[in-house]
Amino acid sequence: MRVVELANALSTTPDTVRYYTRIGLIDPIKSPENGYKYYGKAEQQRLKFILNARQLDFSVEEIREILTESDKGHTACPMVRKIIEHKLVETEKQFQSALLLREKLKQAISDWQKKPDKAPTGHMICHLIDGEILKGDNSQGGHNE
Amino acid sequence: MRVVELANALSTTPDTVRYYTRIGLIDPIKSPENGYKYYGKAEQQRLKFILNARQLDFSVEEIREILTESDKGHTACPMVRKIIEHKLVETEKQFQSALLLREKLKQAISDWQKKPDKAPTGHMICHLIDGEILKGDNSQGGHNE
DNA sequence: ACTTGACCTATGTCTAAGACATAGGTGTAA
DNA sequence: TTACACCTATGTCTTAGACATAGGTCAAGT
Repeated sequence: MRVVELANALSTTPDTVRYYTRIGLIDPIKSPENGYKYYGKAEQQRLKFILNARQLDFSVEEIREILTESDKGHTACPMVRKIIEHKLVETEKQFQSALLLREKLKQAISDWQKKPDKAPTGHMICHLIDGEILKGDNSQGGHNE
Repeated sequence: MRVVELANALSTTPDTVRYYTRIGLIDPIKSPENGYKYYGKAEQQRLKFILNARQLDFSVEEIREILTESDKGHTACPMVRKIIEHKLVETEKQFQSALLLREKLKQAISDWQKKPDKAPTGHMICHLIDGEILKGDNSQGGHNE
């Protein structure tokens, strides 16, 4: 199959397939006649793995390492596990960040309902942001000149 | 004050201050003698606003629009509100994505506890990922060649 | 006076994972 | 034959800075 067919078969874009091909994750057969790249079952399987891994938020470089290991005939499972566990920790952090951000945004909105609009007063641009929404994680109380 | 002082005062990096200066968000006075840029109270206030907005995950371009409006003497509040509300929606989505990803990762880990490592079998790279962890959001059941 | 070291300047490159554009070649159906 | 849909390689763009380079400036210590 050719790029577009493969992309359609696995519900992705031709550009994505070309990208993976470009960086050497997939290695299709190149027709000597027209220079076209043809993908077979093996490549499709491989692409499917890559897409799955991407859904688990594996980076392309991580995927490359896994595939390299696998291509050498070794189990990639231990490596995969390590990455998964690490990623779980990261996800937890992002999760907390999202929570915190949500709180700040809601706080800002709730503040706004109490206060009217104001034109910039020279020392304030918008009280919704200039205000004391963001306490506790930045120590921006300066003194100087 | 000079770059480093300002950066320290607001707990950010000199590179960040230079960046904002470079793209025209802050406009310090440039000494004609040595070419150094000097930041005053107004610039500090402005930078503080920018940093606050960044903490609320406003993009630099969004911040630029807000400041432009504010510089014209108009209230930026309605614009800020719109952005905040939109951002809240986005955050909610990211939030759900993080939740889903966490589920998938946990599922993968729990699967792995049941199954042993396997060397790649030619049609499978790592069952932790090749497996049926990712159902429901990709229709990768292909047919072809 | 000289040197060191910390600072400054402008500019350019790098990051992730593709998306999009460009320019030209190919394949097929009307 | 002419469209049109596809292909190729290559290059640029995206974010928000971080980091590097090359050279100029300034204060303190010797």
